[in-house]
Amino acid sequence: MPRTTPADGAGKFFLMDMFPYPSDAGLHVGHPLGYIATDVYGRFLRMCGVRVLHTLGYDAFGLPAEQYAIQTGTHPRATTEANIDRYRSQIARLGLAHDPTRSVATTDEAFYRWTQWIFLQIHGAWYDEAQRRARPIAELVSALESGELPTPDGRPWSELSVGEQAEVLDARRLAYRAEVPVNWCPGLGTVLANEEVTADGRSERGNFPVFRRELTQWMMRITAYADRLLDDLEDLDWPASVKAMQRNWIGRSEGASIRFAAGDVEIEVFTTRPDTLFGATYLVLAPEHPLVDTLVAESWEGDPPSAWTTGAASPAEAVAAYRARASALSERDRQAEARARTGVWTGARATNPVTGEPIPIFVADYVLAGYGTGAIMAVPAHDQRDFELARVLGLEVRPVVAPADGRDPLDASQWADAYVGDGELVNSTSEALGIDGMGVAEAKRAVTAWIEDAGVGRRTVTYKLRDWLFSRQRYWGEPFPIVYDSDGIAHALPESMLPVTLPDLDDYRPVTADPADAASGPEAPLARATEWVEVTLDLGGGPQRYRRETDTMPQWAGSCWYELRYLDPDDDSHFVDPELERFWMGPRSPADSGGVDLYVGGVEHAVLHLLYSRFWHKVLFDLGHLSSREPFRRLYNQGYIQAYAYTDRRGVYVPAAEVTERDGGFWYGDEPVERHYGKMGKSLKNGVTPDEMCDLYGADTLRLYEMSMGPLDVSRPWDTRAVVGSLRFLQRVWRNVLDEDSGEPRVVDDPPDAETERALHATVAVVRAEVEGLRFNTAIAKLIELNNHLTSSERPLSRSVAEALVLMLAPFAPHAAEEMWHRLGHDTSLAYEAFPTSDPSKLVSSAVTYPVQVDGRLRATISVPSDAGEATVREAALAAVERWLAGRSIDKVVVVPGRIVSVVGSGQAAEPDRAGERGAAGNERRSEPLPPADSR
RNA sequence: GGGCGAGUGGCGGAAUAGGUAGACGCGCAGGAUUCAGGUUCCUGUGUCCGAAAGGAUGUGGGGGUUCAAGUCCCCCCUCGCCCA
Repeated sequence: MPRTTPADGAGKFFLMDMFPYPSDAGLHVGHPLGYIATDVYGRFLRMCGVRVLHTLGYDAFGLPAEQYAIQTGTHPRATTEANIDRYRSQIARLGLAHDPTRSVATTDEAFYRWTQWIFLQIHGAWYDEAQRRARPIAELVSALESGELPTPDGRPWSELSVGEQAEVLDARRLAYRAEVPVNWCPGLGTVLANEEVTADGRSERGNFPVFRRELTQWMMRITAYADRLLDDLEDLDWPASVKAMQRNWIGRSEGASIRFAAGDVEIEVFTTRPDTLFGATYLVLAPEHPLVDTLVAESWEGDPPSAWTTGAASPAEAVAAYRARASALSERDRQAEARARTGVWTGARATNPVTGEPIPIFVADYVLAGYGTGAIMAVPAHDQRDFELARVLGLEVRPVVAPADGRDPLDASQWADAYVGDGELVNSTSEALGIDGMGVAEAKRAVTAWIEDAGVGRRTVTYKLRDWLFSRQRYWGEPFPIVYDSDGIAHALPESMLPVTLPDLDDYRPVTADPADAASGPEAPLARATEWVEVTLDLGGGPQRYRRETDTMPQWAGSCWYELRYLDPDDDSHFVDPELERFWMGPRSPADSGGVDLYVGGVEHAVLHLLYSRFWHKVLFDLGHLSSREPFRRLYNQGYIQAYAYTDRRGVYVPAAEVTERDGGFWYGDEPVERHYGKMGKSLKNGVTPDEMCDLYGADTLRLYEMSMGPLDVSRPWDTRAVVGSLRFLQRVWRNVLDEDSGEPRVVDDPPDAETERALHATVAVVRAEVEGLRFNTAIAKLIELNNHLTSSERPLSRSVAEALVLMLAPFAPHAAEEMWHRLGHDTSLAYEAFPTSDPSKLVSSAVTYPVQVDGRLRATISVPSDAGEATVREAALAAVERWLAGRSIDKVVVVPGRIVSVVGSGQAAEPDRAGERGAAGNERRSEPLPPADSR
């Protein structure tokens, strides 16, 4: 996974920021951090001769726009457009070189027409598992017609009714409707994707309660791509943490489903540890498992321990009581690790398929009905939760993997916990199978092969990833290009009927209910636009009445493909011209995924946006519309600028700009206030806008300050007081290059002295390397050092040095640099001037400085000719530290060429003095002669 | 609980194939210029002892490896993010 450098791209580079959602609050200084960084980088690349495409658009659909519009009583389009205008003017002041002709908004009809078109592509496609790719639905129809693929019930395709055919196709489409359990949020009046619901069952936005409901909704079959989304992460130059989050989110786990016979029924369990099948000493069903009623025995068999029966008279009674208790607990509570395990015997037994032994079947609440098959084989020796329950109930704990940590490998009676690590299989031989001696991985394969041969189970792969809920009961979103006929069959509109524009409504509010009303149901605002909803269309069979889909797409839709539209924003006939896509995003080698060269944005989009857009991109790739397999070749997460906020005695925020620091505390007027740290914004009264910074210091100062305050990927606090440092730097450069009063150049045509020339070339080398690595803070520090050197130099400034400095400054401070460039006598912009290059031969110095350590402590520094041999360096070093070695022999001298000399003396004399004799020893030393001055 | 990441002056941060810790900036102190002011200039500024020279000490805490550790190894503490 090579890092993309300008050279790889054959001189072209597609540079992108994550586009903003234009909120009514406008930008604060934290927002443009990433934009400034990409702008600096883009300007640098241009000066290196690279063709740069740098763009910024607006993610303008979605809930907040709608809610803001509702609050202010204006149409979302009006507020959205006003907000976009405000953003544009704020961004323009910063001198960002985004191409204005490519600034799209997801709410533009010309844009969402193609969002709808892509939806039709996805709707018109199915996933061919055999070929591992999406194919047009027409190819599925052909395969069904020809009998190449069987219909679900085996009848010939032609015998199916139109409705039945639609049903079969819909079951395979990548965009499909399904009755699914959804997260209904009455407080917001919409359903939410799983990802938009917090762990404690509330909406991420607004923090309202969320309820599970069964509803018919549009879904995206992203699970079909789970493996490719996982595997292709390998090829991406992304932060490891983001890749890890995506892997985690996809949550692939390989295992096996195994059927255990229990009387007349079979219980199917899912396990990720088939290797431990010999150690399965009981089964556990979720309390809600449908087979529980069937399995519950008439009466207790034998004389079971009271822990198994909970003292109930019959299994039915015990299970009923247990279920009642379990239903009162949330899923979260049931899985909590700290809880004491509970469980109750059903009175029934199943047969372990590999050992043939009867094992008891329990009901326990730590097994969830919704995960896997709702039943597990319990291996108490090697699963902590199973272990805990086994201890509570006095069940057998049979080790089958010999622990590598020293505990008794065959007797678990003294074990304190389950052993989940790797080891050699033991206790795992029966007439059917023997796997003793294998490792865990090998045993997994052996057992899986055996259960498949024996017909009692199969290898399975499960994912945490679920299909993507794509419907929202909202107004401000892309309408679906879908209509329903009188039979309720969904029809995709032909491309010629796009875009399906949003109708104007008098009342576009979602119908919200009491946030706590679980019995309420969603009602889409578009359903009120009856004239828009009820349409007569000719979809091929003559004009007919249809009803439009009234849900809209989620906010993620536009951001799933906007990078492509940047390439070809005005094209009426393609969502993107294939040639343009190939030019800017196409793979540059067979192993290259293709995609945007650098995508910069916040880590909060690590999973959702980046997973959804990868999914769409892959569908479009499969269908032959794209040459790149991935949308974003390289991803970089910038940090956040946060700010201090202050509360008074009542806990109310006071304007941070008016707080002063004195006497070790913070004061608002005469009132002491408490300091907090958090996001910048209105609610904490700590917002600082780029506009006010531009007014006070100018755009270049703001850019320079934001780039110099720390590494780009780290969050840091804003400090308005410190901004002045960047202004001072710019002023010093100006005064070095130009006369302060006349504005005329102060440069001479003489070449610089050797020291200045060396400083310049050293600076160029570092600045180039640091800018290429997006380490702008250290690049700027180097420029300041060079400028400070020039300031303190006695000699007049050489033109060549002045111009190089101005050119290196240009990406950071384009306005000031351009002005200086012109005043230095150039008629054309420096935007396309070559960035200075460093000549290594100019870096060599005639002398080199060595620090000299004695017993690990720095005692002197020496300066020797750079061509001095090691012996010379050694002699000079020893002479310089003679006083530290007086009366001692030398054990060892380490000379690291060009870096350091380290001397090790022998004997106790190495420790000059201890605390008690400090005075005397110190006095003695004072009388010693000092080392010669030139050795330091 | 698991995974990942991070702890360096009053503050933001430099420096890791191990090699002079604190580059650069803010703040602070002293001085210059100015009627005055600072969005000006110069000098100093980790801490402790010292008038200075110089010395001791110092990168969250404790051990270890090494001529040499912010950097590598072990244990611990704190914070952040993700997942349970």
